[in-house]
Amino acid sequence: MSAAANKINNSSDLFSQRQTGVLFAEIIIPLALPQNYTWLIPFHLQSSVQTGSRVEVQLRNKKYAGIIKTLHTNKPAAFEPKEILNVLDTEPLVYPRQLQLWQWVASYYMCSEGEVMHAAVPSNLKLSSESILLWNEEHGLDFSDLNDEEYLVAEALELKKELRLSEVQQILDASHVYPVIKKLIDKKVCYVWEELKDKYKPKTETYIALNPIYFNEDKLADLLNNWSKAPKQLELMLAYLHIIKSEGEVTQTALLKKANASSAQLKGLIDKNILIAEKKDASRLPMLPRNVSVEFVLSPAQEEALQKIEQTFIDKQVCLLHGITSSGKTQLYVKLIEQYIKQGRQVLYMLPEIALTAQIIRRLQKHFGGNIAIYHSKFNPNERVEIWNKVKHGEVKVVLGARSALLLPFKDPGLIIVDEEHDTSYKQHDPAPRYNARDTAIYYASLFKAKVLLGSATPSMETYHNAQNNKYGLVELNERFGEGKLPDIEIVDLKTVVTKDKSKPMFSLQMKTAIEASLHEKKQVIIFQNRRGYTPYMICSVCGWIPQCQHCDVTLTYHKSKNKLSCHYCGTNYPVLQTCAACGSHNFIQKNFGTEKIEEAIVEEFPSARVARMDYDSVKGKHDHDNLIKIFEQQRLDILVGTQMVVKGLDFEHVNLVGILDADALLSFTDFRVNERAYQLMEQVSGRAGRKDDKGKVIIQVTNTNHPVLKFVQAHDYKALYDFEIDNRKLFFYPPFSRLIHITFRHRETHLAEEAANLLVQGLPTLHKYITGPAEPVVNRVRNQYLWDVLFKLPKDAHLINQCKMQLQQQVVIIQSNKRYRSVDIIIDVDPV
DNA sequence: AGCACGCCGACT
DNA sequence: GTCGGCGTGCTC
Repeated sequence: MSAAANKINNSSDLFSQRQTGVLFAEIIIPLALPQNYTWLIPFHLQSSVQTGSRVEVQLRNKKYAGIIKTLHTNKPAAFEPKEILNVLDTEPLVYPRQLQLWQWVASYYMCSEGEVMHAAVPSNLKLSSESILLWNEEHGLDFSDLNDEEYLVAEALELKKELRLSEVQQILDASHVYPVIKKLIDKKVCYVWEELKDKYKPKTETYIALNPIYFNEDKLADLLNNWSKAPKQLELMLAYLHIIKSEGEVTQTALLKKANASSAQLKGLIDKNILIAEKKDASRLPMLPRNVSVEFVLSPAQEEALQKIEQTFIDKQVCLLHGITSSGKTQLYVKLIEQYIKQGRQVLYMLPEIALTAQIIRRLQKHFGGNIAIYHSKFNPNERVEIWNKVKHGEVKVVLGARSALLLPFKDPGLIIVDEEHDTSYKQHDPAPRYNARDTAIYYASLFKAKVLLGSATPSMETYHNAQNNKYGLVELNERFGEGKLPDIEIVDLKTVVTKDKSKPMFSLQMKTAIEASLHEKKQVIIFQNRRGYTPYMICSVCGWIPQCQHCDVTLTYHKSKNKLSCHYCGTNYPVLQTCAACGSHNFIQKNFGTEKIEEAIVEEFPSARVARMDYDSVKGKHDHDNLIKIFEQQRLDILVGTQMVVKGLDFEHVNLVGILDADALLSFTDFRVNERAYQLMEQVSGRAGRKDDKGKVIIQVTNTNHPVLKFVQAHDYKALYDFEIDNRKLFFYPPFSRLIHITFRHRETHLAEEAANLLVQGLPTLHKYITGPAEPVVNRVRNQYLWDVLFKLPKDAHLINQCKMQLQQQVVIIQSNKRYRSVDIIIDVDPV
């Protein structure tokens, strides 16, 4: 939509109203307000307002930069709108499509549009006001009625005429600033002024240019040949000429560095008017040439997949690319992105985690140079504003980013790639908007008639379901790129392994032999165990009592390094128990094993191997994870023991063995989500084994050897898993697939939060109530004892619940409660769009 | 988000 | 008696 059309939606009507001076705006304020509020546009600002522009408004006694959602002429009946104070933008900050997206996200994920705005707009563009105290000249110099503290502030005010809040805090040592200010206002010593501040500061850089009179070559040669002055200045001149030739422009920093000179020496030349210094706005984003070069050749399998995707996009909006690990999905993406750039459209490439963007960007910059930018929430605010503007103006063609990149003001996106679409990090949990970026991307794309490519080696069930039912296209890529083959998967029956104390064995003979073989070949090994800590649970040998968390009813895990019992659900630590709380005996047995214990056992069993552990406990620091991966990549480690964390990050070249020590912990017959997750984990971990010349091997140790999911993993057969799950769900009258949204009720009293949640559930149509078994322990208690007895028998109540009911035509899937946070979450199952 | 209001326990 | 904690409600 053009700016002009955007400005006046209903032109003749609005135009005449502008003449008579009655124009209103519905404005989005970046707060969690119950709805958008309406302000009056005063006559003198009417020619400059546009939907999507920021305006300065006052709410209560603070000023905010809000965004105009709509302009209209309907005077609100219930209240007298205030006037907007100012228009902050000459061109809109977002396009109407973004406003449409915000509205959808707000209604779909039950939050305010302001909260969506808050998540979308870089903080530097949101500006909120700072209070400034102004000296009241009429008060005079009589301070006799003031106490000591008030006197101090009043004196400073009289002197400086105005004070910032932060300055007052310095005068009064922070703790009780507000009461003093309030008194001063009451006594009419000062009054308060709110000032909106624009926090975005363009970065300036000094550029050096040659005085135009030396553009003539003779004159320049003359100047240089007859150089009798300082040799350093000559060096500077030569450096200048060198840089201008190779780069086209010269910054002061680059010049000084090249000539190894000081700014004083440069100033000499500037004073002589040979060189000219000039300050210009500079971009914080590194400038790269903006050409596109995609020269590699796809394998026949990739080529076929690419063509299938293109065909799918002819009549379908969304396509799932189900490609096994190392099948070269990224290369396909690159080819597709190239096509869309050539059409002049933008592309968004989403990854589930910020850490992954840094690894992929290098590969993409090779092909797309300055057309591509990274964006995620950890960027500093000024950089975010710059990318925001470049995306808005279409200067940036490709954005690589985490979920927040979806909220950028794209002008004309043609393609959104959601890589690793099954990854649950796409779902934002806290704070609002609790959106799933994958699902939101599908809606967003529909606004632009853009295409969505979902890529994964282990798709989520709901995406696969949509592909099976022809809602999405499905393209499969079953070949590893190059010479690589999928690893063989061997399943070892743990029942055949005998141990002295009848506890679960850690390593079977097969596992030990394979590890030795890998070490011998100088290859690397990954050992996977989905349990951190030392001992997953302690049990009293006399009465069978198991220590549990006071808050969560969850079994406590023993951590040897901390020498603490720890709850993995809420994180509380407890001292190690010596005495059984039930029978008073002192004999505890340690059951099972976690990563900590495995690491210890490996050091003992393979003393020559270099071992490290990667789990939540060992990689606490910001860069620990990256460092560990780097060390492992460089083969400075032989064996890596880890939890599911080892699936993240890029490929390891030299791993040829993956061991899954206790697959039983992953498998279930009744809980669908668990099986889906188990398949994903095992498939992804397996994918780490083997590369080009080396097929690689996976050993899965398990007691429950006839669990169907194991067979599917062994055959790398995702379709079989899907069919199995579909049948399973029919058996339990569970809806085939769900997309989840999250509502949290919090209250000091847990039961009140639960009641609120229950009332909401009750408001939903009976046919759509489905409650299933999630993994969280407390849920089982809630589900079994509370839910069925109480939930559906509560007395009806409340217009609030009805309001929610109107908003939701959705289905309840899980109710979980958590004592520690005294909250109840309802996760609601919806089928969007 | 802020900020005012009101309720309840702790204390000069 | 009041000070200050927190829960609740309201903002165009």
